[in-house]
Amino acid sequence: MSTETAASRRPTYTPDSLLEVAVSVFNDRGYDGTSMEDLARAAGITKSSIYHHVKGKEELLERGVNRALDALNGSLDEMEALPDAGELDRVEQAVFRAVQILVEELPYVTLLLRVRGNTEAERAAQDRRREIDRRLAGFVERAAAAGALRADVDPHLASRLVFGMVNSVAEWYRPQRDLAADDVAAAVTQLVFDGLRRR
Amino acid sequence: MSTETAASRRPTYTPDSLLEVAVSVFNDRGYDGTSMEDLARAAGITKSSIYHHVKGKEELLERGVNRALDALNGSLDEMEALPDAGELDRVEQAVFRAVQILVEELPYVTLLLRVRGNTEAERAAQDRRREIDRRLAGFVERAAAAGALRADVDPHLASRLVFGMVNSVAEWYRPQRDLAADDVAAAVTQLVFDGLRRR
DNA sequence: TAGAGTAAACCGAACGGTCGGTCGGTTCCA
DNA sequence: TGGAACCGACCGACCGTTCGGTTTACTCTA
Repeated sequence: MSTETAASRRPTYTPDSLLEVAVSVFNDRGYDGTSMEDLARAAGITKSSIYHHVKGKEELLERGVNRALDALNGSLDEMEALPDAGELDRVEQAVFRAVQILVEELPYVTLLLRVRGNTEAERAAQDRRREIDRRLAGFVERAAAAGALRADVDPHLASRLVFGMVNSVAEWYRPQRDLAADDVAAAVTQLVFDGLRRR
Repeated sequence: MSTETAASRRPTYTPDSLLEVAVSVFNDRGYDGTSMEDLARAAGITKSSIYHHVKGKEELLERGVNRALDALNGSLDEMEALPDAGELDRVEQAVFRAVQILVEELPYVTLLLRVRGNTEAERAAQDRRREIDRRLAGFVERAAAAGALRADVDPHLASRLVFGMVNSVAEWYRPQRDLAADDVAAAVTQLVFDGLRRR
């Protein structure tokens, strides 16, 4: 809007377009396994040019994970605005939306899910992620308290397992090759609520 | 058995006991994020002493992931020896056993699940893992072909999701703090086959 | 419209530091 | 006394980052 000139013909980098390249390489080789030289090669510019756009390697990680965290938090806000009546509906919505966002923001969520706690930025991301997990677990617990879920599985454990399944989609999903996001989201939701067994 | 002397009083390292320390640090900081100095500090010996026990950093990774792969392959062999009649039983067994092994060999399986493809050893591990995933998917497909599973979810997708849930246990399970392995395995199996919904 | 001026985008070379790994020993115990 | 276990010093390579400078695209002015 401001930095890029009117003609969009020029293939120059903005912090955001560089981020896209960087996150892709991070997901390929792992953050620690990626050198600035790797990033430069993938972007088609030199190592030093990267520093014209961002402060350093860690800023790229921070921007990447925050994009995922913001998207996830946003959808949780919507979910909490839902009427208090349908506690089971809310969990179903949460599962479905979680898959949708994971697919929509696949590279960024993938990066987030793999963060270790080696630097301050990574620990901050882990903290924000834990808060999200806590809010999701809250939905499951409220549904359990309302008697909408089976009683023989601990809600906290169930929440971990369900969103573990959701997050595992990031390990294999490829936009072109695989089903549409909503089809995967539907399959996950069906499996989570009604199981694999034939009825 | 052979390398360690009779008196077990001496806290000297064998390749295996060193591996245990190394894998723990790998899981903490990530393989690429772990320096030999980190390993030395955690083991209480110097960097150079590590090379008395193993050839290098990559051998530690290789030994670690192979321990997990061998355990998983072993249980798959048992599973394939089961009678051809109970196709649904076989899948149920596979899920249950997968959780058991994941917990039994937690650090090694965790390491395996996080392997990227940066070196030859890592790519070899990924190949062996993919073969395991293929065998597991085969069980699910056979059960689906036998009409034991719901027909509205693709068996291949179902397999990915189910074992995605299984593997996600490695992200949070801590032996002391959490339920016994069999209890987690039972919860996963129940969720996978009968779902979260109250009946 | 030629040309001066400007700022973004980019580059090559080099920095101090850390990496995985090697080497020539010393210690310790059977 | 011999070998297993270990150590301190060191190596070349590579790491993330910095620096001084060049190129490029565009605007302003005479």
